[in-house]
Amino acid sequence: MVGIEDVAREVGMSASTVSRALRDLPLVSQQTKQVVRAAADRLGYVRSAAASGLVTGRAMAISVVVPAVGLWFYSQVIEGVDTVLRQADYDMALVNLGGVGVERERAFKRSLLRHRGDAVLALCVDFSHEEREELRQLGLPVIVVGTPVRGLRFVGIDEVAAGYQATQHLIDLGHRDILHLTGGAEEQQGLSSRVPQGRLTGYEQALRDAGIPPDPGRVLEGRFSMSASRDVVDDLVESGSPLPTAIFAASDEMAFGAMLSLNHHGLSVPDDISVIGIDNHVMADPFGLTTLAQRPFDQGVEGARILLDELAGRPPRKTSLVLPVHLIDRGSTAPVRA
Amino acid sequence: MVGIEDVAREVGMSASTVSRALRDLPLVSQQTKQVVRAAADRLGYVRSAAASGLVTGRAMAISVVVPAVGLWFYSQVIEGVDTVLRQADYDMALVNLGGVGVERERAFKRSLLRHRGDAVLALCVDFSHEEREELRQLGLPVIVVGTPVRGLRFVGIDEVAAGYQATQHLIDLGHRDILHLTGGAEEQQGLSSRVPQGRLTGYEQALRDAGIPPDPGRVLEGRFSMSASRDVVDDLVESGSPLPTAIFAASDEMAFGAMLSLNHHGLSVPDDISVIGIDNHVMADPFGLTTLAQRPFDQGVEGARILLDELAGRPPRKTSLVLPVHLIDRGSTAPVRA
DNA sequence: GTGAAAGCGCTAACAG
DNA sequence: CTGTTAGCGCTTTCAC
Repeated sequence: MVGIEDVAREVGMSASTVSRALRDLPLVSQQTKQVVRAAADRLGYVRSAAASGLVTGRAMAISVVVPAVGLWFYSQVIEGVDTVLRQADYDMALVNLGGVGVERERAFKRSLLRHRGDAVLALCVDFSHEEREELRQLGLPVIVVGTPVRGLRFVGIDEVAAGYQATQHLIDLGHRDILHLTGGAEEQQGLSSRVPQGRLTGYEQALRDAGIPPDPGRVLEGRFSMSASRDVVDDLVESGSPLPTAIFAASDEMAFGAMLSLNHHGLSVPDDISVIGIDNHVMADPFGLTTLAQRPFDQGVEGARILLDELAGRPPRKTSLVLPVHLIDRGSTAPVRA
Repeated sequence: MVGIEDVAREVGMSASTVSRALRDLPLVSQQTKQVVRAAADRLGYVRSAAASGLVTGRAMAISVVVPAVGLWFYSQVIEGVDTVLRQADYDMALVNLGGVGVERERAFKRSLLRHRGDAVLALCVDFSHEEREELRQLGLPVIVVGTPVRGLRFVGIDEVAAGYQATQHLIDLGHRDILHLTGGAEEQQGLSSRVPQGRLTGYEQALRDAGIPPDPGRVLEGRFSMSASRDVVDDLVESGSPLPTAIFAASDEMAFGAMLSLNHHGLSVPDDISVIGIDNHVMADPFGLTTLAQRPFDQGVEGARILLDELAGRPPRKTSLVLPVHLIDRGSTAPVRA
């Protein structure tokens, strides 16, 4: 292992100077910096994160806590976070929560409390009271991306407004019998249930504002999953009961499931039934799905920026950041048939 | 911050004893261990990764290098890796490569060379000669998951055999005009091109073995993307030229794109055209796609185990690990029509 | 079984 | 502008 002393010896200077030169601090002559950097490169010197972290008290990394990396939304946020971190030369410690229970607890303590990161960016995680308290004690800046969490700042969209707008789009097209595919059972995975709840609330409000009494029977659980959604729509269609003229899915993946089911049963989208989702998933385009687009990548970018700003000593942002959504019409919705 | 000294003071013992007790080393009485642990919990003590890492020389973390987290395959591998790491109480440093060029270089140096992890698990990354050399110098155990890389151990499937088997399945059903959707242009992203190449090779061999001369015109680039695949199949269908009776897509996502295109043009799968993919993507089930299933989760598990074994001082595995694939028939392939 | 002392590789405060 | 001196929080000899 080549340490800072080796570099210092190579250039005939002290370790402090090398340290300063390598970090591009002022108070060091340009020439020295060049010489030092050249020597460091030549010797293949790399600063030990442990050693510098120990003395500075900064890990130069951010802990990103995810319920599961496999979901599209999360991976997008991570990409956004990564972009910002890379620019700032920060690393990323990924903490996969993996459900509730003992495992979750261990995962939580693992990286977070071990000071693997100087700040925490949590994705749609609903921290328990205890966890929140531990975080507070650690004094790490925390931000939640994707869902409001009581007592913590967040970056995300206005879920209620999104649900409202999507539903309103269908109402504007003349639909009055609108099925809603919701999430549900999120708490069981330690996820926040406020996302599906918000979208559902928006859906109901839009209906009421249009003079349409919400029908609980028109709300089905798609569990944020494509297969589950396909299954519930399958059941509905096969039951022979009257079908809605439109479906508002709380996520694109659920909308895909619905579309597959409808197609499979020979029903045309949007001629027979209109479908709208929320997200603008990569596959929304090939599916031709009309959706209320949000940008998880940007949410990750903003969340990371807020954290880094705070770490850089700039005045911390106290409020949450609500990002806009916009409708992308890809033709899966149409005026209701006469 | 509560340090080891605080715990020591609390129990009236030395820091050394506390350190030993907390790590469950022998040479410490059971009673002491219990007392120490209780005190540590009470005070909310957590070991500083930086400090212990500095002295032991181990980061107690693994660096996972991915080209991009957003792809289904990668996220699955990461989940698998995470499971193993969690059990071993290791953390994960995620290194997103993000294309080629300067950015990639920086990302590479960032965590890897900074000793953020004690070993490196790389996903489908084709390291440059230089990078490989730097890794070697660092002396970190390295393993590649998902693709063979010259000079490094890997965990994955036999790509050629998989391509062969998928194609053979179609041949067995009587198909002779089989289109192949391949990847391509991976090098540009710093990805390995050996995955699509291997599958293509297997495809061609199967054809030849069946006495069917491979037709280069029957190989289209789907770029491992659903939309790109939909587009090329759209073009093919709309060109009016004779259609194949079957499609073998080198990934499920490409197969989805093909299915959407065919459906969109009123062609039935499998009545008009059979489709088979490789992966067993989460959406293969709702799509009803027949596929050659691989288990990226298991690949992650195995890769992580190999690394941890080596770190634990067990004899390192020198050879690559080739995992099996198996056919899952969901009805998207059928005998060719007379 | 347990404690005292030394030091991991680096940075920060203070001299010069 | 550069060097010297301490020490970050922990683990690890080496004593006892």
